[in-house]
Amino acid sequence: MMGTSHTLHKHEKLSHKATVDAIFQKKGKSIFKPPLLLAYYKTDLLTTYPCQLLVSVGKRKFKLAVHRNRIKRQLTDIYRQQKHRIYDVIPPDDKYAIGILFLEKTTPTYEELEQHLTAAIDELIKRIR
RNA sequence: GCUGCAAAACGGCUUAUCGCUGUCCUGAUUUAUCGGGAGGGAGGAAAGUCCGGGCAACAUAGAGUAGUGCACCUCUAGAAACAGAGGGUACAGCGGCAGGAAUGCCACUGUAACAGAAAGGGUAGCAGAAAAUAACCGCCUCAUUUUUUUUGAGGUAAGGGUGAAAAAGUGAGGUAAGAGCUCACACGCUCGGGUGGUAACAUUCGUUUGGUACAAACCUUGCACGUUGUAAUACCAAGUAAACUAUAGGUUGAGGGCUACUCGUCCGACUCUGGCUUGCUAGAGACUAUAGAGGGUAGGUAGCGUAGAUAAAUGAUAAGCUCCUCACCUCGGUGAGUAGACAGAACCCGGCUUAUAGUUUUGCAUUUUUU
Repeated sequence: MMGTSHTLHKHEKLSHKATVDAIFQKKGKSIFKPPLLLAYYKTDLLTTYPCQLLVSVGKRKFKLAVHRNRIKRQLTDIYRQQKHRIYDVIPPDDKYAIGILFLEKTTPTYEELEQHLTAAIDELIKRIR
């Protein structure tokens, strides 16, 4: 079962422009856990995976690409280690697009990110059920 | 040894676990997915995009014009350049020397878009009479007036005042008063020569002449230059119509080339094509009617690399080692923190500029200690 794998395949990343717009503009719902905003949207996706992920750190919050890249990498890594919890919950026929935004201006530690993202994922699981 | 300056080099490493992105090999099958293995995977600036080149497309296009860039000299490397090194000139600053002073000379540092203002026009705020064909005050002559005064006509750029700048300085002659009006000596400019230097230039002699400043304003001179950038561009797929397919209709002869001429033959009337105009050639599209097919979105491959994608990989965690920082005492250990700065490739290469904790080496300078 691929859900138990800790790998993060290329097809698990969200790259479809219209879907990205849909998450953040109209139909998407969001969970706000202070530095993080987790938005999700139930839709059809051209993938065999239950979810596709988008991570974003605003250019206005962090001016340097180095800092943005680091936060995005850390968030992606945390999601990778916890995604099986979401996959277990989602019904077989449903697909979800997930977007994670980082909204603070100060550089976080790995522990803080892990704590908040875990809480957000818990909330998401609760809502899906 | 400390500190400062300049130049150059470096800009953590190892292991484990879990991951990411290309490449190669390989095993399954549902043929586009899942596995296995090997090996590669950010910088000195990857940044700014300030220059140059490769590469690509635009018609490999002539002439003219517009436009753009560069502008002291020599050498070096280079494909080339706003590259590097050394030098010259001008200006500014600090210091030293000479001098009563003005100022001159010397050394160092910095700055310079460093050809032309004697081709032309233009501009020069405020102040001032006047800012480039100078007359406000002053000085002088003449007329008016009895005289002083006043008024008028003229001469005068020596003096005053204004200003960033007021028309070649000093002395003598000269004059009604003055003036390069004349002369001498300095200054500068033009032209020509001598000496030194590869040269810019320096110095010197003769000659001509007297010119406010401004050219990163117009302009002039010399030299060079096509334009657009990888979001270029090519191919495939797709295609909403001025596109495609099928059928029917429609095909002129102004003019021109070849030629001594005729015959002949070829091009050919409109529109479009790399800033503008124009000559020439080349390329593209003729036109009309009817019918058919085609629909709401998906891109892919090449370009493209012994890192390399297309929401864009190069990461996370743990342990250790050194580097560094802090504390303690012994002057070398112990303990703690632990990689600490600037910063992340998107076509490639060279130069420049900017950011940068810390370490090492070399040179110079100052200061201290010892011999």
